[in-house]
Amino acid sequence: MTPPPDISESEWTLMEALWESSPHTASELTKTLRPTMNWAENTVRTLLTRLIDKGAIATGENSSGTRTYLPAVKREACVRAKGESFMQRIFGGAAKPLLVHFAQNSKLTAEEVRELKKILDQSMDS
Amino acid sequence: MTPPPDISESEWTLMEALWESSPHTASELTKTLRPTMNWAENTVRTLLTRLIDKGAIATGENSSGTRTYLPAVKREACVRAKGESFMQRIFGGAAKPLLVHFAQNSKLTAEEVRELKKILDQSMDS
DNA sequence: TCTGAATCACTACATTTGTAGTTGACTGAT
DNA sequence: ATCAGTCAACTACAAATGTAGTGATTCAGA
Repeated sequence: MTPPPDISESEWTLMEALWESSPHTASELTKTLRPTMNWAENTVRTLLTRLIDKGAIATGENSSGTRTYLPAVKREACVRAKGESFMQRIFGGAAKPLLVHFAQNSKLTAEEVRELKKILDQSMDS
Repeated sequence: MTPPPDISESEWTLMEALWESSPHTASELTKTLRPTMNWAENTVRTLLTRLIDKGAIATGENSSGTRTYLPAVKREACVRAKGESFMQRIFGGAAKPLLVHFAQNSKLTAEEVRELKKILDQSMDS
């Protein structure tokens, strides 16, 4: 696959909105994000345009002929890319130190610990 | 504590070098990083200056009166900050999904799994 | 049919980041 | 004392990012 494009922080906010529900028009997205970001509609449009340029989203039209936007890349792939890059930069690419770090710096419930252990078992070489 | 300053990607490379061994002069750092980054000495100097502005490093002098640089913030604190911000942006601030993600996307050895489980146990509320 | 609101396409502009170059002062080796 | 190599201070400059504003077009109502 083509590696997912580089998505900036603000852009990511929009992507999350679209991953959660799409397609949507620019004004719909603006309204959706208003509570959290309070962006001008033009800001949203600019970000959308940039995301199109990067190939992260695609466009369509709704019944009234207004342009709509939807993700062109899967969230999971983008998260993997971001995670990969983060792990690379901060932990020299090694998963264990990363996992140790977050395990130590988080307060987890017994239940969560149980689940995580199970997943760890499955993530072994074998 | 003052939260550690925002350290960019290139800057982080320098910080790592200093965290690993310091103090050092600009030219020493340049030489150290040459194999990996191949930066001009001026590039290193610019980054060092910016890091000083950000309060991430401090300066001293070596015996020959040349300026030396050393970290002013602890690596652990910076890693925590980066991790915190990453977890926030990508995983909505929740540790479990993050841990699940990296556990699933990494091939760990049985030994590593064992260690991680132990750490998980200790990271519980209790 | 004229008008105001919505939509688009462009343009704008300050910051941050990556990556140096230029210039002047200083210093140790002839 | 002089000259070459360091070092430090400043300046440079493009790309990416955050955050909009402006102007043209269009469409739905009064």
